[in-house]
Amino acid sequence: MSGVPELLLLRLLGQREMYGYELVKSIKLVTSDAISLGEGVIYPVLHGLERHGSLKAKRKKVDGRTRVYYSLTARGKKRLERLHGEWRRIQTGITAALEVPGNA
Amino acid sequence: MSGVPELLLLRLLGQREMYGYELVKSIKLVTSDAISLGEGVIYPVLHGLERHGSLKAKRKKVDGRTRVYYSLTARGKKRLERLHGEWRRIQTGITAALEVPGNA
DNA sequence: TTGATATACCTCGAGCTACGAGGTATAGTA
DNA sequence: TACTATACCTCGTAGCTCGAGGTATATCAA
Repeated sequence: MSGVPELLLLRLLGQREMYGYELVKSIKLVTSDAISLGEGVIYPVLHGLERHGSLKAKRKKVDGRTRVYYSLTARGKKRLERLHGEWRRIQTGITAALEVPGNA
Repeated sequence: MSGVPELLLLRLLGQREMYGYELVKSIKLVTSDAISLGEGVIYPVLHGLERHGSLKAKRKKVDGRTRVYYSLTARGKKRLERLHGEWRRIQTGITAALEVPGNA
């Protein structure tokens, strides 16, 4: 049913490369605080996606701190499209169920 | 993040009382096959909601088979509203994240 | 200098959901 | 007789999610 964190990460990284800590803040921002995923969620998912070949990582040194920038691979793009479609399907289904006659 | 099965069950039972097996078929129907929850999901959730006081059960004998009809309690109505609101929040957040400029 | 806050990475373990597989029993139909 | 549909149920696993905790550097205030 889930896989929302993965979808959001792939989506954001489909726009531009970003690093983990940035993604954590970004998700809160774009969703207007509706969705808040901690580092304990983000990093493992990021690593999984990289292992799976959906992301590629690149280490950069900035101001003495190391950042790991991620970007989408071709495989990641495909995965994003698949998950996006799946989300639309589920979302449509639930909306339909929620909007049947019944009460308000 | 989830709780979708619970939401759907509460929603359907908010319209009229139904029994487990019927709910399984109903969910596939209302969501146009987008969401298909097996009995292994439905029954445990139903039992949990009853234990929690959100549903009340009533056994009926029909054609020699026993059906357990469930209906919403006041507590269940409140829970439905809460979950419904939560779903809207999440759904809005994800939609926003998915529709930022970026690519198509 | 010390301490707090922000940045930036990470892992572990527990909790919960969700699911398929399997089990029982009756009724109807081929 | 056997298969399908109805109707209930439970169990174990697998997966996701999450909070808590751990390391390290930079910055700013007390």
